[in-house]
Amino acid sequence: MKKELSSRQKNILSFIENFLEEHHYPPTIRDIQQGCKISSTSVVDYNLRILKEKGVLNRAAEVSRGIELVNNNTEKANPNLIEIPIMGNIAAGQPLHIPESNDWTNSQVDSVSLPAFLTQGKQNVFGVKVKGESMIDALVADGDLVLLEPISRKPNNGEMVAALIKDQNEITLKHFFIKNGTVTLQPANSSMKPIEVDAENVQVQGKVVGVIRSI
Amino acid sequence: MKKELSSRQKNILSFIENFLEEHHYPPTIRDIQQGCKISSTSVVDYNLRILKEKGVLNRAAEVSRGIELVNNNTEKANPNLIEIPIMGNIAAGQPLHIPESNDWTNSQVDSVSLPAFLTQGKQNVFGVKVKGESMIDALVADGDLVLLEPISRKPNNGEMVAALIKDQNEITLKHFFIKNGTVTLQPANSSMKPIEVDAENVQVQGKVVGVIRSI
DNA sequence: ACATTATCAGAACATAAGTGCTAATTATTA
DNA sequence: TAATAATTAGCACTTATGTTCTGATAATGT
Repeated sequence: MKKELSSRQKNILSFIENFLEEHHYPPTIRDIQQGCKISSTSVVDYNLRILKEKGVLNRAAEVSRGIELVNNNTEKANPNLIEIPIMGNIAAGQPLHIPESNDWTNSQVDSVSLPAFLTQGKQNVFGVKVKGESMIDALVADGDLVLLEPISRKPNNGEMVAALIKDQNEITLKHFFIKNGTVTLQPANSSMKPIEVDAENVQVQGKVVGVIRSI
Repeated sequence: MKKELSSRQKNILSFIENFLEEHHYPPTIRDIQQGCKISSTSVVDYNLRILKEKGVLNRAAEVSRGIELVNNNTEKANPNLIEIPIMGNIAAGQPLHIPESNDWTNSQVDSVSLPAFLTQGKQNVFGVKVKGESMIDALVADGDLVLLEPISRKPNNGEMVAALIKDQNEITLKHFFIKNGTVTLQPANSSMKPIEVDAENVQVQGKVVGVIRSI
C-alpha cells in the first residue's frame, strides 16, 4: 500500500475540511461525491476506507456523517497557536537554564500561547523573562519576554544569540560574529560598541527568535 | 414565549455539547431522544425548533445531524485570541494614520491574531509596523510591530505614547510627562536625554501597549 | 505478457433519520 | 373556570445515507 495519499484522497480530505469549516457537521458520502465530482458513492466509500486505514480520519459505521478528522482534533483547537514554555528569568549575572528535550514538565514555570508566525516554524522555542536593565543595548527592556531557540551548532554570523561570557559569568543578547577564534558580540543598537572575547570564553545558550513586550 | 430555556431544552443543549465533545459530529434527533430520555422524536424536533428560534443553534433542513451550535462556533474558535489590524507603518517623518471607529475595512492592510494577555483587555488596539531605526531609544527596532491603543484624553504621566511633534513633523515613542504646559518626552533607555516641548506642539496618537519583535 | 493489486462504476438494498399529522396533556393567562 | 398556548406522545411517511455486490479499468510488479 502506498504511504502517500493519492490525489483523489487529498482532494477528498480537503473537501471534508472545507465542508467542516462551512457547515459545522461532516459531509455525507454523497456530499463528497458531488463536491469532488466522483462517479459513484462506492468510490467515495472505498477511499474513505483507505483514509481511515492511513489514520487520517475515523469513521463510525452505519452513522450518517460519521466522519471525524483525527489531525484536526488537536490542531483545530488552535490552528496557528504554539504553546511556549516560560523557563524562568534571564538576567545579567544569572545562569540561564536551557530546557532539555523532554523536561518541560520539570522546570516549566508557566507557558503562553503565541501565534505561530512569531516563531516561524522553529521547534522547541522557549521563553525567558528579562529581569533588569542589562540588555537595553539589545533593545530589550526589563520585563520583556525573549523567545529563544535552543542551538547546538555554532550560530551563523550575524544571528542574535543569548551568550554567556564565562569568565564574567554574564549573559547578554547580542549579534554573534566569529572569526579566527575571536567572537564579536555586536549590540543591536548600532551606536554602541561591540565586545570581543575569545571563542572559548563564550557559550551560546540559544538563538533569539523574538521579543515580546507588554506594557 | 419564554425568554429562558426550559429544563428540557437546557438538557438537550448540554447533551448536544457533550455529544460533540465525544464524537466530532452532531447527534441525530433519535440520539437526543435516547440521551435525554424523551418519549418521541417529534418532541425533540419541537424543542430543537424552539432552540433555533431562540438563536441557540441552527438547523439545516432535511439534513441528518444538521445541528450547529451558534454560541460555540464563535467562542470556541479563539478562546483567548484577539484579532488586531495592522494599520500600516510608523516612521520618524511620516504621519500616522489612526483608525476611526469603524474603518478597519478601509485602511486595514493586514491583521494578526494575538493572545489576549498582550493587550490586557484594552479595546481597539491596533498595530503599526516600525520602519527605520529612529525609535531605537524607545527600545524599538526596525521591523518591530508596535501595539497602540487609541487615546482620546491626555495620557497619564509616565505612560508610553506615540507622540507627534508637530513643528518637526516627527513621530516618536516616549514616556509622556506633562507639567505646566510643558511636555517631557523621556526615552525608555534611561541613559538618553529627554525632550521638552510645548504641550501645544505635541499630539498624542496612541498609547503603547506592547511591542513584538520577530527575528 | 501475466499476475496482482489498487481504483473506479453502477446499481440495488437496508436502514438511519428528518418530517408531518393528530391527539393528549400540561402550563399560562384572562 | 374557561380559554389559550405550550409541551408531550405516538405513529406513519419519505428521504437521506451508509453498505454491499459484481464487474470493469488502471496501475504495478515479476
